[in-house]
This record gives sequence, C-alpha cells and structure tokens, in this order.
Amino acid sequence: MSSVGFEGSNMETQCKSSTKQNLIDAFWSLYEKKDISKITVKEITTMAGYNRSTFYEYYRDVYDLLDQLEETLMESPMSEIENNFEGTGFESKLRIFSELFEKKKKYLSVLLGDNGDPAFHRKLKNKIKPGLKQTLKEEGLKDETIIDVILEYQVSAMLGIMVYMHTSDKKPDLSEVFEITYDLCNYGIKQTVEKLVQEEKNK
Amino acid sequence: MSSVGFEGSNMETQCKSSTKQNLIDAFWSLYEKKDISKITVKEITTMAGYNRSTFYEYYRDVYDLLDQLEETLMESPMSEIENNFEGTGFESKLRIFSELFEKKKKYLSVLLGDNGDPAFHRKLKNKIKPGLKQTLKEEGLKDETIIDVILEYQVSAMLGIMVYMHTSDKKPDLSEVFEITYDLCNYGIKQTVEKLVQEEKNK
DNA sequence: AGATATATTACAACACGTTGTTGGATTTGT
DNA sequence: ACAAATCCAACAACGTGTTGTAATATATCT
Repeated sequence: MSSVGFEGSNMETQCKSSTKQNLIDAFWSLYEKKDISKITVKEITTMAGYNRSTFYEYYRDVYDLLDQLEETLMESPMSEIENNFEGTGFESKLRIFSELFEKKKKYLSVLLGDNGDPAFHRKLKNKIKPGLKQTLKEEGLKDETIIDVILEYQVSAMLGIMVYMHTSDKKPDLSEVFEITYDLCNYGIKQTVEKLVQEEKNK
Repeated sequence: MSSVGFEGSNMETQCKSSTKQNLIDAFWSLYEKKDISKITVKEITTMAGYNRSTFYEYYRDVYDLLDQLEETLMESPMSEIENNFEGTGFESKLRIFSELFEKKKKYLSVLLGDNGDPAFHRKLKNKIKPGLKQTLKEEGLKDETIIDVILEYQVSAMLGIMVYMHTSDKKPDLSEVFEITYDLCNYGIKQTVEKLVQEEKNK
C-alpha cells in the first residue's frame, strides 16, 4: 500500500491520519494514468471515499499534494546516497543510486516520465550531485564550473538511462545495460562501441 | 486595420491570420513565467487583445496551442539535422544539433526547463536519435537494444548539458563546455578528468 | 463595374463544472 | 462528557467550452 510513508520531523499535525495517505494513494493511481492538470480534487476524494472538502483539510491543492509526495520521496533515497561513501569511484556511487532507483521506481519512473514533473527532475539531480562532486574533487579537479558541467552530463545520462529502462517496451536486461553505461562513462563512446562490435563478432 | 497584403500567389502558411500568432505570442510570454496549468484562456486573450471566445476559433484549449507550437518548432530544426549527414562522426552531428539548439533556445530552454513539458523532452530525443543511430550502425553495431541504450545515454547527456548552459547563473563559456562534453563523449570520464587536472596544473 | 452570395473573423451570453471557504455535524481519545 | 480531530453540505466566485449573431472581408454572377 504505502511506500511513500509520511514521517515527520516537520511541523503541523502528523497525526496517524490515514486519510492523508489514502488521498495520496488515490492521487497516485490517477497520476500514473493521466496528466496532473486533468486531475480534479473531486476525482481524488471520490476514489478515496471522502467528501471533497476533506481534501482541503490536508492540502492546499493538487499540486501541494504532489509537492509533499515528492518531498518525502526525496528524503530517504538521497540520505542513503549521502551516507554511502565507502565506494571510492564515480561508478560505485552510480551503482548505489541505480539500486535506490530500483526501490522507488514505482514513483520515480512516473515523476521522471512523459507526464511527470520537470521540476522534480532537476530537484533530484541536485540531490545526487553533491556526493559525486566530492569524488571529482578528490580526483584533483578544482574549477567549479567545469565540475558542474561534468556532473550535469553524467547525471543527465544516468537518469535518462534509468527512465528509459523502466519505460521501454523492449525491457532490456538490467545488468547488460548497466555494463554498457559503465563503459560509456569510463571509456567513452568510441572504445565502448569498438568493444561491443568485437563482442558481437565473437558470438 | 490589420490587413496583411496578400495576392493570389500565396501558400497557405503566412498571411492566413495574425490572430493565431498573436495568441501564441501572448501565451508564450505567460509560459515563460509560469506553469501552463495556471494559464487561463482569459489571460491569453486579454493580453492579446481579443475576446475569450476568439481563442476557441483557433485552439481547442491551452494545451492544444502548446502542441501546435511544439509541432512547428520540431519541424525545422530536425529536418536540418536529418539533412546534415555530411559529417561522419557522432561528434559532428552533436555539434550541428547544438547549433540548432542555439537558434531556437528561446523556446527550447523553456520547454525543456523547470516548467516545461516532459513529453516534449522525449519527442525531441526521438527526433534526434535516428540520425545518430545511423552513425552507430555504420560503426558496425547491430544489436538494436544496445544501440538504443547508447543513444539514450548520449542524447540525455547532451540535452542536459544544453539546458544547463542556458539556465545556469554561471553562464559558462560555450566553447569550453563543448570541448568538455566532446571529451566526455569520446574518452570517458576518467581520461577527461585526468586531462583537465593536468591543464589546471599547467596554469 | 455593381449586387448578391459565401466565408471568415470576432464577440456576448449561456449552461456547466471546479475551486476553495465557511460553519456546522460527527467521530474519537482521554 | 468534552474537547480535539475529522468529516461534510452548501455557497459564491471563477474558468470552460459552446452557440447564435454581427461585422467585415472575398468570391461569384449578370
């Protein structure tokens, strides 16, 4: 049922209100299927079994609900990333992130998909970057502008791949995809393509 | 009077109605500033100087207007990409695309940005891919699934970088950014970082 | 040319659905 | 029992999309 759990170090009533979660669940089942702008408060509350006005007890509007959902979604995965620094390289952190993506894919693949929220896309990128930035600095890079360009490049590519994996009808093999992206990241496209062509010949 | 001079030798495109364009312009000036869901037909028509109902003569709703705008935007840039195959490598095509992006950046950086349209993001990717796919096949790659993964990786990274360049407050130097992404694409992150660290030391 | 049809463009008015709020009813914990 | 938490019916304001109509171009005919 609830994978987004609401826990609160935050203000306001964080009572056991299952109503809030019920509304989130109803909203999500709609959001998976259609654009947020076409979702009405009435739809959500009817589906969840409440009166429409009850919605406004908990959320300012539909976008407020989505914001809160995104917020809770953002907390746990990223704190895990931030606390998983044991791996030295860029790649190990990317792997950690891909595992976290896997856990939350139900939500992430929608939020990052065709009817998703572009602002969330950027928020997520900004959460991922600091950890990777650390690694780049340890490699000796100083220029912040350059670092940021590399981060944007890498994070965009990785997010693109992950969304692709979960939305493509081809359903490619996860570990195969990961190996390819790993190679692309480390050796660049030329060497990766050469290697892959070689492998195809050997089959 | 807004009588646009037209004689009989015209294609259907231009002189048809300036109203349509006026509505687009008004819409865009709003869309640059706020989310599409908060834009009302009334706002658009008032700003353009028409009655609200006039809007419905030309568009079904606000999203229809955006769709049509995206459609016309998609035509020219991509046909140029598709007809610019003279460059052999991946990189030259990427450069061509970045130049096209530059021309249309007023629209693209908004559509791909925080209040943009994720569906457009994917539509654009899909327009870019075929040309690059061709190149990969010429290199000897056969497996479609693998090709698609590489394309998604590369296109995601490039689009990410381009949006970043046009929205970052740092306003990084275009040619410098392009060189970095070129290196990342061709040689991978390790070699690129090493090279950059070396350059920083030499300064 | 002049007169009459035809198409296009703009608008005001209408019926309807959604929104967000208010004040009050009902449930729940202690 | 009583106070807080939770839920709901009704209301006014607003946005939507449609319809019928007026004004102004453009085409057609004699």
